[in-house]
Amino acid sequence: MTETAPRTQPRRSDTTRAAILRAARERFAADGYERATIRAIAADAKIDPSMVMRYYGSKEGLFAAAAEFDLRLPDLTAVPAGQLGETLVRHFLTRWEGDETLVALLRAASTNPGAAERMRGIFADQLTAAVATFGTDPATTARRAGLVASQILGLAFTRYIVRLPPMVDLAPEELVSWIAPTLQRYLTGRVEN
Amino acid sequence: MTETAPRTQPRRSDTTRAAILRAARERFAADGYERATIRAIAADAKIDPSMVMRYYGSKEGLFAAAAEFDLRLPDLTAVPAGQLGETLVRHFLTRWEGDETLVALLRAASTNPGAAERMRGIFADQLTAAVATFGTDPATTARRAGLVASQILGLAFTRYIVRLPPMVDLAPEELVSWIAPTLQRYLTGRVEN
DNA sequence: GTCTATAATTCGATAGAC
DNA sequence: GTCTATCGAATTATAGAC
Repeated sequence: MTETAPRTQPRRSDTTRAAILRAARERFAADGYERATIRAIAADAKIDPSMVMRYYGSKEGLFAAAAEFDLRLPDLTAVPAGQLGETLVRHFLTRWEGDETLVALLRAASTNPGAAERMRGIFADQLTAAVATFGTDPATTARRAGLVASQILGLAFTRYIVRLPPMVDLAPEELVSWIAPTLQRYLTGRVEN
Repeated sequence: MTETAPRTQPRRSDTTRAAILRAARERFAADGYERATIRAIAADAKIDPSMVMRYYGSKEGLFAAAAEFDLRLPDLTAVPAGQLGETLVRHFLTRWEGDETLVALLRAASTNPGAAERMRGIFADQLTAAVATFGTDPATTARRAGLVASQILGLAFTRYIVRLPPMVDLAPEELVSWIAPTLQRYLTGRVEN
């Protein structure tokens, strides 16, 4: 009975796996890596804790699967040179207002070395690659991407983790108009020194 | 034998308490709140774990004592208006390059509600108060302070927690020249919208 | 595939001798 | 003030029945 034909009905286990990942992302985002327990995640997903181990091997394995993240950066070569900063801030705000995976990653990166490593990879690879697409001096690409990451992650940290009142209260478009010029300068400004 | 005269010799307990706080700051900074155990802190301080409980009551109490933090912001009224951003970045960099308390607070704030509350207090009180000293519209003071905090904490997060290579490699004065204009605009730029 | 039962640690906190 | 001994709770992870 080894069925090789494509399957039309999803396996039960597929929906179970999806429910686990959903609950895991929620818990990791809300509580961080240590406080988010497999038991609590399983309870949220209405399944037995041992199923989590069966499907994902360990807590680390579960986190690795739940924290898969693609920034989905737009093609910056199609953006007018003067609107790069604005485009990026708006993209990030909409990207993570509706997806708590980045918040989960952000919280976990503070205490979990694996999560920090993944965060480094995401920004070093995806963001640096996007910055490299338009004509800046290759020697400064990594530095510019790092500076952009510092403001973008600082925005996320103060708005979603620490929840500084002024940063929580600002409307998305107000944040865009304040922060876009910062990114614009990091991306296209002249190198100092 | 209730001695009320001022004491010239410090109590033994004073040096013990200081050793505990030192070790606690190190562990909280390196591991975050959950992973830093009372047992490990006591071992670092070369004392018995029960002494930590005796002196600080609980792990929360120990953290509260270890994470006492003063930004020691300079008097901004004595700074030329055009050098506010530069002064602030340089101050923060030197302030926390030699004191791991802020890193401890930063890591703990991600998962510990009490630490997040303390971080809110520090930036809402100390930084907002400093921003209020020079003549900006009081209606925008909190917002400007929040934006400054977002870039300052983003710098700390990427440099000391996530350790993004480009942010780690930049020399302090290079960071100053890149980030100072950002803070300068948040502090003195016109309100958009 | 799903669950029960439990092993093996580890932690914060307490009681009490000295 | 300092230490030993330990409690009680919580965790990840495993073994195995159904």
